[in-house]
Amino acid sequence: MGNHPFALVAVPAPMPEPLTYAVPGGLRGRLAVGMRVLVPLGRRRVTGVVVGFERAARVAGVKEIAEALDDEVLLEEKFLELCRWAADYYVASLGEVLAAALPPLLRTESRVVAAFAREPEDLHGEVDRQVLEALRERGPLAPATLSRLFPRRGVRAALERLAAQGAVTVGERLRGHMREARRRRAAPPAKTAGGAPSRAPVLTDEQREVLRSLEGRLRDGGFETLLLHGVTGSGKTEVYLHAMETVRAGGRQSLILVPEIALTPQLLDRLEGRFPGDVAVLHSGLTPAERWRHWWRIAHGVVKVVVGARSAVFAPVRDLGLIVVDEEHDYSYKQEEGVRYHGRDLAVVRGRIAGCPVILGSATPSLESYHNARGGRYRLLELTRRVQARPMPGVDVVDLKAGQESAPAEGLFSPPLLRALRENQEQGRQSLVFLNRRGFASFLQCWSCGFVMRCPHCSISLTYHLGRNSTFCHHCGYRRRKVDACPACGNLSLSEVGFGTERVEHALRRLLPKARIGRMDRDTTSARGAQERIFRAWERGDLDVLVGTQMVAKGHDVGGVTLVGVVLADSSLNLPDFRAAEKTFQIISQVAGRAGRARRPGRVIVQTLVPGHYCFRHAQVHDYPSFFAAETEFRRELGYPPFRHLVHLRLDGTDEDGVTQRARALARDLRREDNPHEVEILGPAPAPIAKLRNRYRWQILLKGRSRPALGALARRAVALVPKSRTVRLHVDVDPYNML
DNA sequence: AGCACGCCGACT
DNA sequence: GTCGGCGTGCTC
Repeated sequence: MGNHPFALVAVPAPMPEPLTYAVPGGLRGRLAVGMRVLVPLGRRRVTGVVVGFERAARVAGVKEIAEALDDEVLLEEKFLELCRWAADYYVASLGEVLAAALPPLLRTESRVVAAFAREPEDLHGEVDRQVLEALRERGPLAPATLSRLFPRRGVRAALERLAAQGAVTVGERLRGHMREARRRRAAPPAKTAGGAPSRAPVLTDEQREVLRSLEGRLRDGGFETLLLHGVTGSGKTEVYLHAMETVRAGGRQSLILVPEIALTPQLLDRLEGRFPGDVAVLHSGLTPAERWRHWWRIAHGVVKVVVGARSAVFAPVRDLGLIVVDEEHDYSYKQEEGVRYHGRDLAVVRGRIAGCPVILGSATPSLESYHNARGGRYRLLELTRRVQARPMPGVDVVDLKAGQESAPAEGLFSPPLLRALRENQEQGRQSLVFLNRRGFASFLQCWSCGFVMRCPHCSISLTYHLGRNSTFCHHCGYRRRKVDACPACGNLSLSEVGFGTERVEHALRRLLPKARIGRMDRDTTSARGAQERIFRAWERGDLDVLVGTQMVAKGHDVGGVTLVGVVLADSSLNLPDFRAAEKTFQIISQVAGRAGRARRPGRVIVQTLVPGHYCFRHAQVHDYPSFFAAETEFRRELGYPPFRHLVHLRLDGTDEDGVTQRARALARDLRREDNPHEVEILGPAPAPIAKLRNRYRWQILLKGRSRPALGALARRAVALVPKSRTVRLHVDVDPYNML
């Protein structure tokens, strides 16, 4: 195949199809699908990936491949198959998927810069002199940079004059710091610390049973999706580790995906302990060089275990024997920018392509996965009891409605929760207090005129943060210092409405003056290493109470925790989202799962205004199947997933009228399309967040039973919206966040 | 995405 | 009157 005169190359640009390049004579027979090449694109050169060959070019004016960047196949055919599948399913181009899958490998390798060449014969004026001086002193610079350096001085004309007499050159220049040749020869890193593997704990009967039923599949391979439904504390991780050991014994590699937030030192320690020197970690914090090192080790089979968040589903594992998706229900598996893929769903596809089993694990499976298990597409494995016969925590639901209880202390803590927090502290045990919102007050409102402080860039109210004496937009980051007078009427009557974790922390300091209280949310963990610091303090028992958002609900196992308080479960239940009940059930179950993981039994107190809601009834008795049944009923009636599928189309742009008109025209045009499979076209309507970062947003929702029909209609939408930067269309297949 | 080209408001 | 802002279109 490598002998054809033309190659199809996927390039890092949102082009619908790969581009055709001529294969120079010297490369004939040395090039194969899955190798990287350096190719000219416009006035630049970029890294592309060979994805096919052709006997004849179908377009005129093809250019030649400049250089081969690999001498063996980097991306095997099965990898490209996964990417093609993703491109098709998520309505994107192969180049876009590759850009999302391999950030450091597929990139722009040159840019246009101006550079000093030689002394000029004469200088036309002061600007010419300054530009030349800058280029001589600071080295080659992009024309745009020079314009910023000397605003309104006529840099463009100066460069033209200087170039005409040969004093400067304007042209492409390779990125200096990351020459491909160097990167290709990057030495394989030394193995990480080896040592004897740590011993596995004794398995429970249930764990043994699950592993026994998996054994044949793990040993002999073959695609199958297994849904491991195990209550919190039932030892799912231990099942993964054993399964991975079996796979390693067979000489193959395992890939384990975890939610971003769960990439904690705790899990990594455990993996490294069991597979010393054999673990590669892929996460967003790696530098390009580090990432490349890990890639190299993975692609060459040096490591047997790969762990990472969402994008690790694209790790270049060659000989896949097992894929594990831990906490498969977690929303952080959904990529919300660029190609909006779902890591768990791609993991299943990857397993099918690789011919290996895929284990999806969760205490609260997504409705989609459990539905698939019920329908026989996945095999259901269950762990119904906690390890060491620990009891499940008792869950009390407290009705916050007026008259049900005496007034909550500080407006936040009902008497039962406050009593429990005090008792727990007196007994020297740890309490976790969970609330889904950060900040001190949800918004500031004028008591005289009703004015609400809002973000000037988004259609969102500003959240008040006491510690920073400012109000913030939680969507774009806009900050405004706290003002005392109402900006509208001037009265000193701004009041703090609603509450978040910061207020909870303050209230607790007053209510439990002797307790050592910590807080873990995006505000307290933004500094590097801060999250680990808080977590370690918590783990050591240096904190009596930890207040936090979702962050505290996942992945941390601390034995001393015996009480979990959910301050207001309604904050997730009332989101404008058909998954609100599912999300609430999940978060309550997960956060409850933090309690009583050691000897002491745990207790959970959930505060809500709607205690009768079915998600509390079932969460209270840890009954996932009943929750599933109730939620399924609701989804079926309203025609939501898993019974029908969704594609979310969002248009956004700076010109409100332009976006509105484009959205209306698109909906109208889509309704004129052939629609034999009865895809419903809902909208257009302004998005729930109608403006974000100064861009106005409208949306159309496609709903239907036939995925191919939905995909086809979404592709029509892409074709119908003119390529423009003023109004952009984003396609989200299987959306999670439709705000 | 990055770059070039081309048409309108703020300054030499 | 230019300069450069940014909207538009193209890249094998």
